[in-house]
Amino acid sequence: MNRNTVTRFAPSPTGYMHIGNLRTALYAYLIAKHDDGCFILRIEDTDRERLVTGAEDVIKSTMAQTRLLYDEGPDVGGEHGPYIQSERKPIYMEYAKQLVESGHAYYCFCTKERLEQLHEEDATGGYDRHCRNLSKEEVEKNLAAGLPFVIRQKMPLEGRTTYTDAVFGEIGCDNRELQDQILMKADGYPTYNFAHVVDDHLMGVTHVVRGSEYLTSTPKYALLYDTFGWPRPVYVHLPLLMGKNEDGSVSKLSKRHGAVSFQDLVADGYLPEAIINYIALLGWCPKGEDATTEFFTLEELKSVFTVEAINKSPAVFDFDKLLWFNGEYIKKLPKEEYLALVKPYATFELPAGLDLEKLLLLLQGRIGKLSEVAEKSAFFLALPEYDTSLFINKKNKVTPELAKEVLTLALPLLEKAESFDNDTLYALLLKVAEELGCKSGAVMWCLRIAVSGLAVTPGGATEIMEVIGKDEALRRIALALQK
RNA sequence: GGCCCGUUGGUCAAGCGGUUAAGACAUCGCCCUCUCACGGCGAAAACAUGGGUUCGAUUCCCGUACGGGUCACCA
Repeated sequence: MNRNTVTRFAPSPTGYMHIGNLRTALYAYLIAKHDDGCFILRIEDTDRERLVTGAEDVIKSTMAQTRLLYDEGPDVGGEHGPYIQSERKPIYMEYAKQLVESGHAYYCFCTKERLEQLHEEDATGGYDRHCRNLSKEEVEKNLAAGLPFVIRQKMPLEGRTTYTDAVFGEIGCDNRELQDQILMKADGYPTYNFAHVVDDHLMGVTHVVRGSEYLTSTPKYALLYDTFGWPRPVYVHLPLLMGKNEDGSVSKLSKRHGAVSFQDLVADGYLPEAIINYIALLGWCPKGEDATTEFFTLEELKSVFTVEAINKSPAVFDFDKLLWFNGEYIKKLPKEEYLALVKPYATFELPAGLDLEKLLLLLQGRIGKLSEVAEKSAFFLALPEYDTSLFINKKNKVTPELAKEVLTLALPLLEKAESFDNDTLYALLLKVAEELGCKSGAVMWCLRIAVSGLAVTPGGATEIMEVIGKDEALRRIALALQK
C-alpha cells in the first residue's frame, strides 16, 4: 500500500446505504486499489439535526459485506484521524478563522429571518453579501455581544473559475454566479462545503470521487484549495444512477423505484458479490478485449478498473439484469454455501417425509434471488387445486383420458418401488411408457401434473417425487385418479 | 429561470474519421430435455435533430430538441 493514490468514501450517516452511494464507494475503492493506494472511510455527520442512531454501523457492515475494506477509518484508525467529522470539530473553526484573517472569509450575523425575507423578495437572488464588508470594529462588537454568526467564503466577484474533471473534462463557471457560501454554521459545525475540503487535504486525499451532482459546485471547492494554497485534488465525478418510472420516464434512483438500499437487496436474497459485479458495470466498462466480459470478482475489478473507462451519461438501474446476475452467482455457489444462505428463506412449515435440502438444491439453478424459494416451493408443501384440463399437452399428445391410463398403470408399480430415488423412478416409469406404447415425455407429463398440480415446475416428475417422498407422491397420484 | 452536464436498440454498453455499428439483459423463434430452467442456434431492435469541417462523419465543431444536475446554516 502506498499513498500516491488516496481516495475516500465519505457518506453521511442516514441509516441506509443507497445503491448509488455504494457504487461511489466501489469506484473510490477501485481507483485507490488499482494503484495499490490507500482507501479511507470518513463519516460526515456535521448535520446534527439529521443524526440517525445506528447509521454508522449500517455503513461499516455494508463495507464489510462487500469487502470494500478501508485502510483508514473510524474503527480501524490511521494517522489522519479522527475519521468522524463531529470529532474533528475544533479543526474546522481554526481553518475558518485563518481564512477570515487572510481576507477570504468573513463573519456574517444575518439572521435566518432576514435570509428568508431576502428569498421571498427574489427567489433567485441568493445572499446579498450584507456582512461582507462589515468593519472590524463592528465585527468585534457583535462577537463581544455574543451574537450568533456564521462564517462565509468571500467569493471573487468577477472572472471565471475552472477545473479539469477526470471524467467530464474542463468544467467552469463565472465567479459572479458563486454565492458567498457558508463555511461554518451557527451551531459551530462546518458545512459539507468546507469540512470535506479541509479533511481531504489533511488526510492526503489525491482523488475526490463522488456523484456528478457535485460537478457544478466544485469550482467553489477548488477556490478554497487555492486560497489555502493547497494543491487541488484530481476530481472524478461519476454519472448518476437513474431509476425507471412507471410511465417510462427516468429520474434519479430513489425509494419509489423499489428496493434501492443495499440492505433491502440483501434481505431480498441478492448476493453482495452479484450486486457489486452489477453496479460496477453501471457507468463503467472494461476497455479493449475485455469489453465483452461481464463477470468480475472484486480482485479482478481492481486490476482492470480505470478512470478513463468511466462513462459520462447517466445509467438506468435495471432490476432484471441484476436478477439475472444474481441467478448466475447463485448457480455457481458450492452446495453447502448455497444451503447455508438459502435456508433462512425457507421459513415454511415442512410436511413429514419432505427432504428440505433436496428441495432447495432442486431450486438452486432456477431462482434469481434467494427469497424466491418460498413461492417456488409452495406446491411441494401443499398440492394446489387444479383442473384435469392441465393434463392436455399437445406436444406429447396427452389427453385426460390417456393420463388416467398412465396413472392407473403407474400407481401399483410405484407402490412396489423399493427405493424412491430419481433414477429408480425414472426407470420404472419408462416401463409404463413402453407398455402403453407412448413417449416417455407423455408419461412424465402426466405424473408431473399429478404430483405438482402445476404446468410449470422446478424439476421433472421423478425429481419432484423424490423430494416429496413416497407416501405423499402416492397420495397425490391417487387423488388425481379420482378426478 | 441562470449556470453546468449528457444523448448508440426497451435497458447496460463497445466504438474513439472509412465497421456487414460488437456483446450482455429483456423479448420472440428453433433445438436439446421428463415440464421449466440451464445450454446451443437464430430473429427483431440503435447512432435525437439541423447545419458545418472533411474525399468521407456515430465519431470533430456550432445550433436546436429532449433528458438530467445544481443554485440551503443538506450532504
